[in-house]
Amino acid sequence: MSGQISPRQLEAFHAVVEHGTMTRASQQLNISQPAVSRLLADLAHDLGFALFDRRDGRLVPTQEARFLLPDIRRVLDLLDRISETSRDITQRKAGDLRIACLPGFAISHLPRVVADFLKDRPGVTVTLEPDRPERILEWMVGEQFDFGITDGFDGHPAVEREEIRVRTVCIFPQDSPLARQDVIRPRDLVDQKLIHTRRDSPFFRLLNEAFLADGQSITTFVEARQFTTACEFVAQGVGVSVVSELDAVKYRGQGVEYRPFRPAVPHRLSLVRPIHKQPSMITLEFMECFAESLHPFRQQDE
Amino acid sequence: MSGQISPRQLEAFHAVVEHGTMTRASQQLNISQPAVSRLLADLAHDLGFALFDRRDGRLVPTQEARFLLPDIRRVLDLLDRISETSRDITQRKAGDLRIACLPGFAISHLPRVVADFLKDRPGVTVTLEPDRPERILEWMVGEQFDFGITDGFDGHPAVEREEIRVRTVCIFPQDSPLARQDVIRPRDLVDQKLIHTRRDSPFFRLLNEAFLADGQSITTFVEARQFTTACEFVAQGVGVSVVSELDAVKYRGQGVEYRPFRPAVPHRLSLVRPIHKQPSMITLEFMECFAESLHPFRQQDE
DNA sequence: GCATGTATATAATAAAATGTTATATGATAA
DNA sequence: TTATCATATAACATTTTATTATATACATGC
Repeated sequence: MSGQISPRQLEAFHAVVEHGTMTRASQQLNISQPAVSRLLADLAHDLGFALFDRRDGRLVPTQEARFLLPDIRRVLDLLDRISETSRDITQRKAGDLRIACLPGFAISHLPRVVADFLKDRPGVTVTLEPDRPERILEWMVGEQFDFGITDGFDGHPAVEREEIRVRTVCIFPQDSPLARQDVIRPRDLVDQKLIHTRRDSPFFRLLNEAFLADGQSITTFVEARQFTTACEFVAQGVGVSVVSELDAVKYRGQGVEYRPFRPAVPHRLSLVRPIHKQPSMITLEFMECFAESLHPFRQQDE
Repeated sequence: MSGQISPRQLEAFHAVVEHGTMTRASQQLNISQPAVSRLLADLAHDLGFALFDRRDGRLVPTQEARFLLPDIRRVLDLLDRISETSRDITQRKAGDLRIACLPGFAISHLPRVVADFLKDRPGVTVTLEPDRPERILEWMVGEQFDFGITDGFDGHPAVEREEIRVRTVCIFPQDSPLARQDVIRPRDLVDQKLIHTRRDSPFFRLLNEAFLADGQSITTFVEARQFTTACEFVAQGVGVSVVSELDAVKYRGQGVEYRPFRPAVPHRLSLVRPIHKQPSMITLEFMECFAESLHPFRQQDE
């Protein structure tokens, strides 16, 4: 005997309530009838009152037993659920995934990848937090997120990163004469109004170098923090820009066309995560999945 | 190892989460440290993923583990609650008690008894359903209530009853000259306006016999179904009545006075319950408690 | 580097819980 | 009555959970 009620006893009790006889309950539990008999005897002894009345052959729970029944059902349900979700976790079907990313990603590439990822993982919940790179770094260091997507990242001892260089392209209004060229170089843009990222951003520095290498210099027309903003401007016919191909494809067909830009000025994305935090299996899997999704846009080294 | 996660493992897991180390968890669980170590190892194996990361000495649950934690807490809480309420039940402190009674009882004697009964039984819940005797009988036969209080009951094979004969008294307005007498007999009421129960009620028949025995006959003035209604009429100075002393005491001091009535016409109450339904301990205890509460009002056999 | 204290893991084994089979008891229906 | 069904009991095997004793890992201070 236990002295403490055991869930096994509750399980047996519940089965008998459901089936009306110990014999049938034992069949359902896949154990012998005496085993059920003992479990119930022990439970009744531990609880201190009778659990069943006989009633023309069937076992009917006493009022006291019925009083406990709802709680007992809840316990058994919960135990079932725990095994079930744990199985889902091992099959990477459940978990919680906290992602911090640049605002541009939250509205373009990422949602599609996340949606795809969630499709066959019904138990997984995702938090998506778009913010500036500085905040993303903070969150990684503070281990408040599992995974981050940022750019212009120099490294940090508490952060593990994988750098991915994404192709960039020159975008321009659909009807621009630039559409007649196969590739676009800085010198093709001298008469164009150029929309570019902030002058203190790493990407601007790279772009500037590319212009200098071609004997040109950038004349600022509009400064936009995000590539998506630049795309919007271009869609309005305001000017041209050099942006990640990721963003460009989203706007193609919305009044925007694009061509490769030479020399290559890759957008240096960083996939980051807290280095001291043991990554959950879901996190690892998502990171792989996300890196995979960027593959078609990767800058091939030349 | 179990192959199936056991609540014992969950308990150990929870204790370690709370205390940060296995050693302290083992102390809290009052078992040895190796026992905890194995429970956790088995649980991790059964679940299929790591439960903890080491982090400068402390054990910090992995993200997967944290994901399960809320459900685990709920299970353990529920198990606790089951043992707790079962303890309350054995100490007659919890349960559900369904009482059907005559409407008069629901507003006079019974509430006080129930309130007293509930005072030191915090977990007990009571349903009180007042209705006519016919319905009360139905409910007993249908086993929809645990306990009933009725009158004029002839017995029924599915109903167990205990008959209690309650003293009746003659009530009259405070300022009535009847107050000068020690006992009141039918002949004292010839000039009074008499309020009595329905002519087809068993109590009316008894009362009528008493009047006949005294050489009088009843002249109807007001017919009231319930004693309490009769009391209200008397309180308004409308007339006099013969009612259960139980009701009379409630109205004494509200403009009503009473004296013993002779010959004795007891009010024949029946405490009933479904004969086939195993009474819960709470029911038995309440029945005893209620019968006890009627003791001071019992008609002594003469 | 080494000793030291603390925390966890492992091994051998004991105790308790949970299962088995075989069989007795008790109630019900033919 | 007999046959049948459901449950209880007894003797015993297996599994789980605990124990003690001991080894290992790891950070800390010297």
